[in-house]
Amino acid sequence: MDDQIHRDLSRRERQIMDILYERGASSAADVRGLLPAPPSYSAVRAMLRVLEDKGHIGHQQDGPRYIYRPRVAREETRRSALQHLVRTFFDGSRQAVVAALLSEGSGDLDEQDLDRLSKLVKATARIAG
Amino acid sequence: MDDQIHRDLSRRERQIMDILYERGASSAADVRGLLPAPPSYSAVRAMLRVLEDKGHIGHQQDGPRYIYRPRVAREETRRSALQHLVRTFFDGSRQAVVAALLSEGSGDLDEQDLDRLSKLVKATARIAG
DNA sequence: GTCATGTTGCTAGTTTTTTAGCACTATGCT
DNA sequence: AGCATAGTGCTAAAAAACTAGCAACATGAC
Repeated sequence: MDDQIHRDLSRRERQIMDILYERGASSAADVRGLLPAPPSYSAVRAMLRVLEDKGHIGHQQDGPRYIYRPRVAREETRRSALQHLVRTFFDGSRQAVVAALLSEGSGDLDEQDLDRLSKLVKATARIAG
Repeated sequence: MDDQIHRDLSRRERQIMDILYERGASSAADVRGLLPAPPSYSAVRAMLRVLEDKGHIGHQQDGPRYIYRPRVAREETRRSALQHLVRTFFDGSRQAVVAALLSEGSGDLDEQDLDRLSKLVKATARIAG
């Protein structure tokens, strides 16, 4: 129902969630190191506490420190993030997204990658057809 | 360099920018109608003014009212949005994104769409190869 | 054991965001 | 003209976000 977790986060909260989703799990110091224009260490910890209160993240103890990680599985969040992106920037066209992905500096996609993609499309076609 | 406009926006600002990017251009009333838990009309206008001050949007007069639109081209913003998504949720793998796009309820991709995609991949392969 | 280091918990403060309200102008209808 | 409606500009205030600092505790090196 109310997915779009991302949508209702404050600026810093969103930045932090992105870091946690990118890295999977991190200490407060890690997070701080990756934040743009990093605030004080205390500030970061305070924000992590808030995020935990809101239920967005959880922590586990690792020796003396806390390791934070998102409570909603990455697969779940990324689905809605992707949906949102498609709708906002690509008029809801998934094809257009694929086109953009292929076009933009496809330097790091070698022949094998493209072959795999091709197979993927074919496989989907079989199912759909 | 410092693209990532999105990253530094406040909660409401981001929501508004998303609306403007999705719809292309909108009046204050339109925007308000699409905001989650819409604030007062005045509030929306104030935020649009702030966004304009910051240079993120511009307006043109349409009869008695203002029509706002993003100042950075959609194509430009969506590129960085896509990059960010790929990095944050897909470990930088564009292939994984394509896979996700194809898999998730591919109901609205008919055979023709898939065929087009297939051609797209092949075309890219020719260039890369 | 002692000290330096790195961590958490908390509290208080500033700054930014977010909001509403009021005065004014333009438009269109009767 | 007179009135209702729908805009804008501006100001001030409430709410939320953001930040720093300090006390306390744990760990590891010496």
